[in-house]
Amino acid sequence: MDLLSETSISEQLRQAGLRPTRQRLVLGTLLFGQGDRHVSAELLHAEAVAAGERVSLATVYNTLHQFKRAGLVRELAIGGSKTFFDTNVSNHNHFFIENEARLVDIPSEGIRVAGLPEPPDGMKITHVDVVVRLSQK
Amino acid sequence: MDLLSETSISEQLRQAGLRPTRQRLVLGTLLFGQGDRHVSAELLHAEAVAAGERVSLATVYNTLHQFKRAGLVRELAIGGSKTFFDTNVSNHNHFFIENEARLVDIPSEGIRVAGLPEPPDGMKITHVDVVVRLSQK
DNA sequence: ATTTGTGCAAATCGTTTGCATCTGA
DNA sequence: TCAGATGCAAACGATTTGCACAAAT
Repeated sequence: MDLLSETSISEQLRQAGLRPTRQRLVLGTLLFGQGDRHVSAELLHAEAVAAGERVSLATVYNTLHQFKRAGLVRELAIGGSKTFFDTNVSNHNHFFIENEARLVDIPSEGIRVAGLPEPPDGMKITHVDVVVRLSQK
Repeated sequence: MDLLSETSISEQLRQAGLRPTRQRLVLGTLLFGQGDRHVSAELLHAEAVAAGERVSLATVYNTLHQFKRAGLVRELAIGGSKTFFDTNVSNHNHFFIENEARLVDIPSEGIRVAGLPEPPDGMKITHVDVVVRLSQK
């Protein structure tokens, strides 16, 4: 576990009003210590356990939702049965690899959507998601 | 229940290799008798029961998946917890009304996606889904 | 008669929650 | 000290499945 990144994660948590507990630091380090990631709660829990840390799955779920509220991660409800959390909070879209239920970023410059219709009366657009579904050629 | 449409649905089922049973006809009529629809299994089951028909929820699920295999409906795993089935099988996209977990079609002419990147090695694009998420203004 | 479909209840899967216990400021 | 966090197990909602019974060709 990298002390330097734990220190900065500790800061981020503090600023988000979250106490930097041992398990939040562990999960934060796994999430933010290696560039952009797409993780399910299950996967993140498995990684923590594999790293020899004691964290319950319930805490992983709670923590991911707290991180989401704090704007540290984005939740992706893209299909498949599991929910993914994306450590890249900026505007971008995704490849979804169907037979692996895995996500890959598409850089934001890539895609442009033209011809969006007016939303129905009294509604506003909160987000436009583009998912490019892929399968083996 | 409309005899004429039941007859044609009966034909469609036969051609798809599905026996036109009572419950398939009921569900088919509810699905295809009123233009394009987005239904969850739960909703469709409720409609069948409300129409005085005896169908189990398990059969609704089974039937929707059979219809999907037959190309009569498309499955939409767009987020939220439930899966929707769309009776409009042609190419089009969706508004997703977040606080109602409801879907509305966007006509296919509406949206154009430009700048799609190359899929990774050995993969091909099966589908591009655009979901425009809406909330109350 | 044989194959296929159906209903029910139990099983599964991902996720959430209640609550007693622990921990960090 | 003591609000806030954690772990566990039970609760949950959506979906699937196993199997005895019923219906279609």
